[in-house]
Amino acid sequence: MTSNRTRGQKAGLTNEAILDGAVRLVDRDGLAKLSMRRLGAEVDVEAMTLYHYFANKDALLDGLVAHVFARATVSLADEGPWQARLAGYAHSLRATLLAHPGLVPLVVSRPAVTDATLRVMEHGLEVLHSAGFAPRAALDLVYTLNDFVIGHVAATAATAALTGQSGQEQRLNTVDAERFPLLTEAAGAARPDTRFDAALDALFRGFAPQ
Amino acid sequence: MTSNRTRGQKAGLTNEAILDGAVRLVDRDGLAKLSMRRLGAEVDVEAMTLYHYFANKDALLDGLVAHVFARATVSLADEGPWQARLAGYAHSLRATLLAHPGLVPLVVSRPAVTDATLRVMEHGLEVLHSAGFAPRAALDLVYTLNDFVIGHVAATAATAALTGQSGQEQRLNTVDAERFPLLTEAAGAARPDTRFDAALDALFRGFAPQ
DNA sequence: GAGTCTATACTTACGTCGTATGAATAATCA
DNA sequence: TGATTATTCATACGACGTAAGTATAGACTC
Repeated sequence: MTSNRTRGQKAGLTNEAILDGAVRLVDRDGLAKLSMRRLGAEVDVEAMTLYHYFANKDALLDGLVAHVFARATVSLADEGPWQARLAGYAHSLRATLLAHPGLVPLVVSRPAVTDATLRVMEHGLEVLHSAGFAPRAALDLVYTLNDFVIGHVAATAATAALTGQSGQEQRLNTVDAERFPLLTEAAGAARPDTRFDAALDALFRGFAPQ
Repeated sequence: MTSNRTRGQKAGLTNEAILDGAVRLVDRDGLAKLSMRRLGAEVDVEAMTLYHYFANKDALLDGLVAHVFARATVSLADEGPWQARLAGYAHSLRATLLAHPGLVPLVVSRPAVTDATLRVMEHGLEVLHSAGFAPRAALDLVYTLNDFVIGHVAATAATAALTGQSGQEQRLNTVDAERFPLLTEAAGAARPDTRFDAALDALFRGFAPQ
């Protein structure tokens, strides 16, 4: 099982390669199985070797969050109405996170204030500025949009992890129709796949200037 | 340090008492320090004794989430405009979660579909139903409201845990004004304590019928 | 009372974790 | 070449979750 590379010899290892391995491992086995030893095995190296690239496991996890965000880098479209541009950003953020549901608990518990996230926020503010938003309203919207996407993804990923299924709706189909009539009715009428967009639309409508 | 109670003797221990101890421990030392051994010490019992009350640590954590939600007198006011009633719910949910920031990572990664949460959702739907909302729009709003509060709290708790401070704004005050001019300007003009309410207002405006 | 049962609590032990420490080798540079 | 540095590995320690088994207190029978 162990590698037969000798000491000191380069494995061609990089931070990126390690983080890629971590993503693979988490996607396959879940966050709980992400140990230094297992990650070492994943990238064909002993556990302690990883400490040459990351100060400790926490730093590695921070790197992992940044790594995922960096991939997402997150396309704010260059033109179009501001609603569509922000919606595109929200969708790409959502897609990035849901592509690796196992990482969601990490992402939501670590404030990723990296250069990349700041750049995206600044870009979002530009979009809103040129659409006539006041600075404060613009920042409020950007924050709210982020918070909503984070919460939405967390809830989705959490229920998905538990049911092995994809929707939140599964749970609602089993509720007692007598005790929760409105819930039952609404669950029947709902199209959960459009809920994210409905929420975005409402948010934008509510935040629109004037 | 160890207790000198003898075997078999009752400690007057209950699930509730254990969960209370867990909340205390997490509030004091953080979620990472919540181990079965430490929790045992907190309630003056050996670690293995806890397994008489909870099947395993995961079950205990689930119980912990339910415990916190149960305390949360998350109640919707009985009268007033629907916006105010839902805002009250959002505020009480937020306050409950932020009262124990260490538990937030747990709460956001475990879907709490308990009887209590379903009841609150049903109640929210009633409020919206009598305000003229269609079933689907009502469910969309309830979900969106929950997701936003969760995300907001997660982001707040995460940054608070990292900085030891209370606001997200701390981070923004140190950004490079040349590279992020709008961010800097908006951070100066922002009143972060009103952001939550601003977001709620926008959400309600955007979701309002017609 | 004596004897039995069961809920409660503890002891010991195993495998896994993060990581401190230090040694070994390959790559690089003087 | 020889010295330095960058990488990798081996060993070890304390903390973790918990399986397995043991001991005691109180309650119930007769």
